[in-house]
Amino acid sequence: MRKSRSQTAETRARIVSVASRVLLARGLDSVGMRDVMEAADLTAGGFYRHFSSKDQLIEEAIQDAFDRLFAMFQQVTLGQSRAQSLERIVTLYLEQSPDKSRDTTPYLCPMAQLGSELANSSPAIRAVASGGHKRLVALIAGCLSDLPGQDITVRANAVVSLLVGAVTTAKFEPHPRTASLILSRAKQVIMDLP
Amino acid sequence: MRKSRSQTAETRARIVSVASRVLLARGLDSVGMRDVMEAADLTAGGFYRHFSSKDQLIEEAIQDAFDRLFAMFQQVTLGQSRAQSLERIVTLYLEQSPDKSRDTTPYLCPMAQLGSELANSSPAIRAVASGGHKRLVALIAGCLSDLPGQDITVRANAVVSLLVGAVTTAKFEPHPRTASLILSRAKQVIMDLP
DNA sequence: TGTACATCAGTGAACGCGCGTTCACTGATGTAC
DNA sequence: TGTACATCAGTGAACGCGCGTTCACTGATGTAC
Repeated sequence: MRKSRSQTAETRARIVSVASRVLLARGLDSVGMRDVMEAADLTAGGFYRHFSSKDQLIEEAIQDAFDRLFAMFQQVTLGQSRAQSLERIVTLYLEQSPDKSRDTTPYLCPMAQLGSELANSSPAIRAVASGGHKRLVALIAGCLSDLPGQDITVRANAVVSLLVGAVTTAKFEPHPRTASLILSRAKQVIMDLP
Repeated sequence: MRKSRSQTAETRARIVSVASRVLLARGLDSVGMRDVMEAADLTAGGFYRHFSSKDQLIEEAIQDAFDRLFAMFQQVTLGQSRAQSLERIVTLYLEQSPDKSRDTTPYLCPMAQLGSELANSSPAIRAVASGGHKRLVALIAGCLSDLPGQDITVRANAVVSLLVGAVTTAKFEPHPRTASLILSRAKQVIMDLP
């Protein structure tokens, strides 16, 4: 049953990629190793040939999700002005939505999807989340114009909080119309910021 | 062992109150029935004399947390102007912080503390969360001034998202200085909103 | 008001279940000569 | 280059554990006469 080096690497990457989608869409505690491995067309036992624990997988899955998120941002802002970039990033961020049945979800932000679960996780996981947060603040800051008396970092920080909070609250809202109002109002206020 | 009517009612209320603090501070999945009952000086089996399931307890615990949160807001805004009320509500909200060792936490917002876990919960739980969200938006809206061309509801919605997002992201941030910067920047932007 | 009985709040052991993880095993891949 | 052996990716059953929930039991409280 032994696989070649390249197949082994491909399998490992596939587990991380699948885990990233499933864990973000359904939550860290609700998803078991068997779920992840099955979704990657493997059986439970094989997991520990690649990772030392579930926590290590979560760590890499979250990093992977951030990387996919920022790749989307880069793709969508290529050759755009700062104002246009901000508008596209905000729109894309607010459109993230997990597909719980199939694993089709292209991108999800760990902060918005896992929010509260991150705070109760291991230091390594929190460090990855913190890194992603910092990266998003920096990306947003680069899109803001330099106004006198208006610190860019302060506004960038608030924009990220607003984005995370809007997606978080829209996610539990039972009424779809209300949920999408939360998102559109967040966008409206961000685009009107001084 | 049977208890009097009033003692029974007191026990039930104590379970909800204790559960509200423990569940919000440590997360819905991380806290077991034994944890809750032990914290209420009871043993596991007695739980089902008062509630039909863990989900029902969670539902009431979240409602209780919202009620405590709004009681704090009312207390702190008594006789204040709208602008002063907004400042106090925002400050109080951003200062919420779970005490994971003891159950001393006076108030915690379910949206910020449980965020992502709410989305994967039962419809009844999501309905309670949605009600709390609506209530907070209305409270904030009442503190905003009526500017031309600036819809109050839009701004109130964004303020709530900003508050929830700021507390959510500050919670997983490993570096305390960074965490408190996230909170103070959120406050700064809210108070400067048009 | 006093007595006899039914009720039921709370106990603590037990149940079944799914979890993360381990392990003996298989057989294709990698390595050494 | 061909052969013999060691390695190890992946399987699937099994492990121990803690979970939510159930249950027989106890004894004080509530009810009926």
